[in-house]
Amino acid sequence: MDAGRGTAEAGDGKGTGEGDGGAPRPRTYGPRERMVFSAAQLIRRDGVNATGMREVAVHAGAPRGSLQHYFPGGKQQLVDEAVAWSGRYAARRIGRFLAALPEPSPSALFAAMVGQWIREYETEGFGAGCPVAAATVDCAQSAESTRRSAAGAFATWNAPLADALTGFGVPAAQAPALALLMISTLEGALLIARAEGSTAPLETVARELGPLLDGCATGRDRT
Amino acid sequence: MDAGRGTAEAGDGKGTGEGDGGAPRPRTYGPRERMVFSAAQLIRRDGVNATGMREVAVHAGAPRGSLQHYFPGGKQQLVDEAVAWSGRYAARRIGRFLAALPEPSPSALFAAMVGQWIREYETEGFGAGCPVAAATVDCAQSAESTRRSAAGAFATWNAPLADALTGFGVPAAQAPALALLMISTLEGALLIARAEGSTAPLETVARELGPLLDGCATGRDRT
DNA sequence: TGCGGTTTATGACAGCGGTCATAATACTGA
DNA sequence: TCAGTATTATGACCGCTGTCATAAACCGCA
Repeated sequence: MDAGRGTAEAGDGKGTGEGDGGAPRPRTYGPRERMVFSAAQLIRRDGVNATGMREVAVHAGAPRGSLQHYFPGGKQQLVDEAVAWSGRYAARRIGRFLAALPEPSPSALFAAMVGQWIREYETEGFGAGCPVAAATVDCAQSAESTRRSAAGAFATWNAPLADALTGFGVPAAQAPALALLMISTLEGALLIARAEGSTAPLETVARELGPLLDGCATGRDRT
Repeated sequence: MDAGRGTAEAGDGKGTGEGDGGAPRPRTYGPRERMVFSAAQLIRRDGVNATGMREVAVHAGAPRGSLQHYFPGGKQQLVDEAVAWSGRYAARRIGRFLAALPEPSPSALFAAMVGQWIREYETEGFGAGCPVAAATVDCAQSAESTRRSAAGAFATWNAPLADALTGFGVPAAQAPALALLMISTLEGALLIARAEGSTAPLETVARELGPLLDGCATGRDRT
């Protein structure tokens, strides 16, 4: 899922430790948005409970006083919004993957999704995982609203994926299930890759699951 | 994966004394073991950072003073051992599933693994997930030893699964990869199921991935 | 210029976290 | 019985957390 990073649209961001004043901070985003963005970044690195509000403000280059102003619901609101934002981000990225596929197929799309993570891990290390997964692990039991937010994020992520699969010839009735399978497998492989500090699990699941996915696309309906 | 249930005295049965009709006399575990066990339970429920040492002692019915005595390495040591224990537990359970399969096949084994979670969620609610996943999310970045412990747990879990797959006719070269795919998918579906508060994701991945796994067992190729 | 709102600044607080220091107790073995 | 170790019992400490209360600064607008 990723919380987005650098690139053209996110601008500022990473490097929590080095909050140095080196890079000019494009003010294209307001403090509120930056705090949500930073929260997602920190959550996916350290988990929800290890991410402090003050830390979020610092990371976002936002004044601490803005926290209670923009998020009167406290930390829970901030976390919920960060999770929802991450879901939207992942969904948007599906569209971008789709547009960039040389030849459309379920396995190619899955490879693109996994490949994005492989590239991130190779270039930036295994410091961060999926923020929605982190929020689920940390809050599913303790914060009902966050749990719901995570469920919404997964659904938001699933929808465009399922649409893409139907476009590949997967029966409409099966597409959402297959999309869920892809997301599940990616999330799990992400976890294991982070634990092992290796991209091998990601590469493995892409290699193993990809052909099986394609089998569903050409199975009976596609012509 | 699961960390067993009930309070500290439950143990995990380990086959003896539970089904053999003898007196069920719960074998009593020492405070140390109970604390590791309780730590796993609490971690999988609230995550690592939200689980306090004092809380672990209380849950285990163990004296607080024993914490620093048995775990001079502090919380990190306790967490590491809880994670390692969980890995061993999951591995042991593969053997039990295998022995109980009516007709051996990859899909049946996967269904058993998933089914265990479905049953737990149906009877005890969605309060808890996989402790190894929780530890990975919370500690992969901050605690190197815990990250390694989680990697070890996944490996410990993978080994008997891969062995079982080769027993089902999966080529030995592919078995570990397929085992990884199964674990990844299960972990991811677990996450989503918890977020949604529904067992549907678990049922879905079992239904979708199962047949694909069997396709690999029939001596079919993988290129 | 003054006013009303949005936004930011600061400080305090109450609580809990892990960890340490120290002492008391229980138990084993001679 | 006693010595010595293993275990348990407390209490304190310091740092950090989320949250609140309050006031200052800012800014568009008359």
